[in-house]
Amino acid sequence: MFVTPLHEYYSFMNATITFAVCDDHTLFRKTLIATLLNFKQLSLLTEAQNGKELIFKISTNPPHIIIVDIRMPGMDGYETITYLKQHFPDTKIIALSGYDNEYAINMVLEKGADTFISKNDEPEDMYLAITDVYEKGFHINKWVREAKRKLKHLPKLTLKENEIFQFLCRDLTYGQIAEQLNISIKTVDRHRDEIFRKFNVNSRTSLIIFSLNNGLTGSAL
Amino acid sequence: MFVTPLHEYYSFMNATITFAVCDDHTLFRKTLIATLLNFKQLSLLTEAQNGKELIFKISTNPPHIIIVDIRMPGMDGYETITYLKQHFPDTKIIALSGYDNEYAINMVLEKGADTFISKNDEPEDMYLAITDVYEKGFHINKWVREAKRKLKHLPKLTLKENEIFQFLCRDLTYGQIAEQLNISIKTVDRHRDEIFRKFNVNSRTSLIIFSLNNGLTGSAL
DNA sequence: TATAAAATGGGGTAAAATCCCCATTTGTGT
DNA sequence: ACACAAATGGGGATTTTACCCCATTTTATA
Repeated sequence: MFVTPLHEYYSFMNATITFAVCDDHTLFRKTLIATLLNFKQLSLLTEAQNGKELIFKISTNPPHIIIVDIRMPGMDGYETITYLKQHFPDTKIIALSGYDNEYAINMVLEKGADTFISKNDEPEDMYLAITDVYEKGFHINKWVREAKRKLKHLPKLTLKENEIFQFLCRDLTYGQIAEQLNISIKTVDRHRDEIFRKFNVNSRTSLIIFSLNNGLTGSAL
Repeated sequence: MFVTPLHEYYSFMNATITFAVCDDHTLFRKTLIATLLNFKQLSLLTEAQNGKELIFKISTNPPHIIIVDIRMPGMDGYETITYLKQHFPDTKIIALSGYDNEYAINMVLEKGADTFISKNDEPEDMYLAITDVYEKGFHINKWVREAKRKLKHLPKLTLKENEIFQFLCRDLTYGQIAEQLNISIKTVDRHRDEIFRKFNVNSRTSLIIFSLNNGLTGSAL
């Protein structure tokens, strides 16, 4: 009688997991990679400074896992993850950020990240996320659990509100925003009112502070 | 005739350099430390998440070198460096930040940092800064050179302007700022006018964006 | 197709911000 | 005593923001 050898059932246990790291901070990226490579199971395929560079480098040979920072100049994490999920549905994505609040985490999960790791986590947490996502296809940690729990209480911006929110975080008057979007100032004002209500702020100043401190815009303004 | 052995002249070459790392992002801090410890000459004395924790930990036994991140919750890099220079004048300080612009770099150098390393630099750059600062007492790199070159062209805020600038970056009306400082709204407005001129902005919105993007406030607002 | 949610925008008001003008006082250094 | 920067603040104007009211049209979706 023929018995399938154990190592075929559990082949992933000894398999090499290939990964890529996308983060603009070289010092962080290189030290993270060096640490991860101490785990013999892991193999670095690519590193990149932003989304554009990453997509170009992995196009012909995507890795199993991609670690993507949210805040990057040029193409930020939100855009990058959206693109990756559409063009490389089999590649697992670990979103990484120093902004570990429910807003940012929910946003990346919505864009298609398979899990989230904070820059406040331990290196072992990152390793666990990698192996977990590779072996099981998902990884639930405190961040993901908390974000999902709070999801129903979180304000949800409509499409137009989100568009105007981005403009509100830049240096434009309502008149200029209205001009850009070819709508009335009154409409901009009406949406602004709703955005203020949802984020519980009462001045543009505090909206911008809130946005920048919570990583709601992946790139600098 | 007695000849002093070379190793006494160059004793620092084999000496152990003790260092501390102060950065709130655990993942970055630990991977950086792991990388630095690969340089056998270096020895970790302490790690901390913010200025307060650092000062407490090194009080009885300061290291040769302290690497301090600018942006930290609680006691930020600016405050920490100011304190360290006053209480541990012999300890060399390497300021570290993701904000590698002339404003932030000049600010930390003014507070007393002995050199500056960007999170966009290579790990080797950090190693070079450490050995340089230890052996020569200073370290000139492209950041420090550029910052000094641009120094004369940079706007310089007066004491009061700087105080009001901090308030402008928070969620307060001019009336509230005036109340806090026990001065007239008109005075606040007058200083604001000068601050706008110096930083070349024309709205509070762009002032806040400018400040947050350039790391001019070491802690979140 | 009924219904709800989203997007549009007009009217009006009060507060806040922006930008000038100007003068006086206070402090620092020569 | 003099010069000069820094800090103070009044007067006055326009623009922008903030916050209500209201109604219509468009879009999604059950």
